[in-house]
Amino acid sequence: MNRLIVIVGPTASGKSALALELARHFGCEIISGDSMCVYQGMDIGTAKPSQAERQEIPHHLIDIRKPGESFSVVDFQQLATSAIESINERGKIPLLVGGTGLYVQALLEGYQFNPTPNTDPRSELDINIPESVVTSVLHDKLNSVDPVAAARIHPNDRKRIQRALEVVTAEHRSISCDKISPDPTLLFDCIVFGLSMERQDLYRRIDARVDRMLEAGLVAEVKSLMLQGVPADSTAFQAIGYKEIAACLEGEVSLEEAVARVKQSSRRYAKRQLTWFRRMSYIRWIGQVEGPGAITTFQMAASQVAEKFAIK
RNA sequence: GCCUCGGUAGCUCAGUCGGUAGAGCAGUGGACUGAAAAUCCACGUGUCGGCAGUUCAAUUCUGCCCUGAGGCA
Repeated sequence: MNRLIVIVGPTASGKSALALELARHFGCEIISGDSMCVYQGMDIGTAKPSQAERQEIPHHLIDIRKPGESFSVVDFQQLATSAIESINERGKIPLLVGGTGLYVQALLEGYQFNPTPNTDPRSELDINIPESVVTSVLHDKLNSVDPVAAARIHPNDRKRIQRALEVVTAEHRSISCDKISPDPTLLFDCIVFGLSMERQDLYRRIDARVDRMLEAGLVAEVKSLMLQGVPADSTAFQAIGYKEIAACLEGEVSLEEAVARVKQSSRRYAKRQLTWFRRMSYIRWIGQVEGPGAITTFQMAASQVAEKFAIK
């Protein structure tokens, strides 16, 4: 089985810094498990590792898409899997660092995705249906063709309803759902760390980091994406820090308001990430301990890695 | 010093013609199988500024006090 070290945690919890230290120490190559770091030209707002850091330690799955392009879990699964294999072949240990729960879990637990259907469920509906009831009509429709999925998906969750309908209409089978195994089998010989800290401290770090992003030129970065003609509805502009600043540049809100929204979105995102990671029972949670002589997160992680893989 | 308007949930406020109160935002918890930094769900007890009076009953009416904003001197 291929070896793998994994670091997860909420945004601004210090994943990248820990990853770099571990990579230096154990000679790892880093694989990004982050849905937004794949996009070129989005450096500041996604807090990508610097050029110098990427020069020093090889990083994978960063800057592999143009901002207007699409990217998905399945792309990630394939690319990350092959990166893990090739790094192991070279005798090094890959280090996956990421905050995108779906990506990490799908990779580690080997989610089986259905083939991509190409239908738009909405196109099969009567065009005269008012927008306000489309979601419930779609849910009713799903209920008639796949009651199990319909029962599991909330009637308001349009995105998931559409996805389930796509799968069922294209394949005549229910969207896969063999999940929630309390103790899933992992596809790698891996050790998974989760970074934790007091919520207050985390929120303070988030706010401070957003301020630093502004100083580093986030507004100019967003402006440049807009000038490149990246569509407002593209995945790139779903990113926190980008959609809010874009709204400011469009004159919809003040910069002050936009910055406040970026901070708030980041805090909520961090909370959702924590909810996701909490259910991954195989995560070993580590956090900074205060006080003199306290061991650092790096020391904690490094000793566990050394033990796990019998290396130094 | 006098006058006016305020003081109710972390914040902004609503409300109770007297029967101990509720919205938005914030926050918290949860879900998650091809956009996931997305999408969706659930959760509201707080000396109703303080003390006293009237009353069966006061956050609501009355008086005094504290406090904020504005106005007049």
